[in-house]
Amino acid sequence: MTTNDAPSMKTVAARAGVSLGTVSNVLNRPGLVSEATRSRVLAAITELGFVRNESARQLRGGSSRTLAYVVLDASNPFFTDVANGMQQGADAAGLALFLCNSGQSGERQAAYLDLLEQQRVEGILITPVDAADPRIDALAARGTPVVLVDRAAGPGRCSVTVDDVLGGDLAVTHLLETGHRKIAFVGGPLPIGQVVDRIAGAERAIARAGAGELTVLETAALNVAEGRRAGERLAGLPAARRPTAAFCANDLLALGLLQRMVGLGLRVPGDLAIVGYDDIEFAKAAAVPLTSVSQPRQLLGTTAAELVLAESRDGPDHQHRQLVFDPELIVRASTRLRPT
Amino acid sequence: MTTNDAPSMKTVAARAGVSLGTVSNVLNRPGLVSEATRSRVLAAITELGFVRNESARQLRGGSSRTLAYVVLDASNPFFTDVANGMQQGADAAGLALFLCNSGQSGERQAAYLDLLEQQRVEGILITPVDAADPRIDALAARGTPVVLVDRAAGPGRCSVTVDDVLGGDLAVTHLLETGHRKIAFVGGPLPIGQVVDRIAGAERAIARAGAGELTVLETAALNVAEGRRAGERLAGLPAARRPTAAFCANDLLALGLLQRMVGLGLRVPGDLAIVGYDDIEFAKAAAVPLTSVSQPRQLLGTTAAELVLAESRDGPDHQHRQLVFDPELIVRASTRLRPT
DNA sequence: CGGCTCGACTGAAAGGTTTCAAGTCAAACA
DNA sequence: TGTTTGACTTGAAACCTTTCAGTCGAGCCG
Repeated sequence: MTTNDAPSMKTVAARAGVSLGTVSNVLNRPGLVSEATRSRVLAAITELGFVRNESARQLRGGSSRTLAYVVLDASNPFFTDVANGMQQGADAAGLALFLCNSGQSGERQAAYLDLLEQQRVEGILITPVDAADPRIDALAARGTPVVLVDRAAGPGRCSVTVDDVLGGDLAVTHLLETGHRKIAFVGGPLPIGQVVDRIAGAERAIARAGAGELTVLETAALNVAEGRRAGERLAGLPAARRPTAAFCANDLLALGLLQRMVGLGLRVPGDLAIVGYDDIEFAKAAAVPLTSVSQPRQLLGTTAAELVLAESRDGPDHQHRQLVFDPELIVRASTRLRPT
Repeated sequence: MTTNDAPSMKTVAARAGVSLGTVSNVLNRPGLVSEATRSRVLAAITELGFVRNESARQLRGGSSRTLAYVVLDASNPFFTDVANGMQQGADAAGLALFLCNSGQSGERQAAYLDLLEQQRVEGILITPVDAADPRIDALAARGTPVVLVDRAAGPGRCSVTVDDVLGGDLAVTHLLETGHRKIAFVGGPLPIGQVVDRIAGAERAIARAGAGELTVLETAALNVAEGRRAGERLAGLPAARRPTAAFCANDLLALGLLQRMVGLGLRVPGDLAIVGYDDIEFAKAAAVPLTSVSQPRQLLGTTAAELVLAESRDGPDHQHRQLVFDPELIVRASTRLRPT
């Protein structure tokens, strides 16, 4: 059905009766070529179905006009929103963005990093499986611009993050202001940096208010099922000892908790007020719309793209920056005293 | 801080005191090289921080060991699950998978397709903005393997889809069996092929049962907000004329509908039973867990990957296949007569 | 009319890898 | 001792594009 060996510029040149250099000029500096020749070459190109060989081009020319985001979990709405922000940044700079899903696998992440470096991508954005991975430093030391996303970097690397301590503070301050004193924190496992910071923020709020009491309910993961289990644990407590509010480390936990509370006949927020984290699309679509701490996801992405482009532009004497954004509390029915 | 001009195999060869060919052999056919030489070369490689130039390699060698999925909307959980399936298929074949998010933009899709073809990717998987796009045919005619995902292809192209007529049939048959007669279909806009097919399936079920009645409630989009609006329209009807069940074209609509019903004080499934479509993660996490038509998303992905690899292997005399999978009904509380 | 400028085009080098025919050399063999 | 074998290694071609110093001819000025 089709010729399978792709025609090259040589073929095109022969067909149009010009030299190789002229074909290149038609493609790259059309102004230098006379009208007649140009149209003859263009005709040859379409007739032959010629497609530029990007490898050869890059080999000669140097850079690839391509960015890549190695993302921890492409199924997580948080990261897809971040990626959308990057897409905008890349578009604005005329670069293409490839998404590479490590899916929490260190092995896959390593394979992607190797490939991307070999392809000489213009820059790599990454939410790493392990922020301390020495491969990332090695990569950067060899000259590929790298920006950490949603993970803090040391002084030798650019990063964009959101202030999780502040997020925890906002959530708990809001609960204290709406009259709650016995507050549960639902989240885990504890080694996760984000979780630790959000707890620290919660405690800071309590200390500042000089009132309130925080119980930590550790979970094994940050998903809906664990939220449901936490709901059972809370509902099982005698009403007198039960917290009147829960601050969940992410919205998935909060949704699971909410579902189980409703299922067990408790009222939200009447019997338990709930605050989530991330403000995912489904937080506002829940049966009781969820109060949640929102992170500037798009902004995170566009900023990361800008940083990596700057690093690519500046070369080795780039000033690394660690940017921290502020989260924002979105109040909805799950913490309103009188839900409509 | 770092040397910025990447060392090449030539540099490595000089450093190790061997010829270029030997360095290549160390990299590609280590068995041919003596132990002593090999370790000397490997040492030079690490000392210099040498990284293979994939462009040069590909220029000489031909193919790129890379697959790409041009996805319609990376924020949609349905597609990310499909992409996960592809990832598995690609891993199994030792290929890397790049995700390219067109985000419903024909322009961006075109840009990605051009770039991927120029990069000589091994194959392209695509859920296109417009299935009839002539660019896709042109691309394929020039020799890049292409598989359509979740969009049916004609005989000249491979595709993987799910039987939406069957899905509609399953949903409505279930509603009929649980005693419902007045059923609303919520979905739109009507031009969308998937929506049309699901309605057709619903009508087929009614025709076969010889009972029941379907009202189509057209929506402007397939999102949560439209689901809420549909809820208002349904709740506004006098109880006698109001359908007792709703079949929604996707889960987002169903969740919006559910949320509004609960908000307006109606019981689900008591006053209105609800069936969604896609069985996204959040369908089972809803306050009333949602009955939904589940599609084999992972399988769709792995199969698509296999097809594109087969096409790449077979070359021009590849037999194109259009695979259709069956959906499955997942029954949960939103249609159970006595919810727990 | 000689010398110039200018526009249009050419030819060859360069870029980093893979591949393969050809070369080297020591050990084994006759 | 001369030959063969086999294990290693080498050198150069090929892949396709971009770039740049030139070439060529036409038109212009003096």
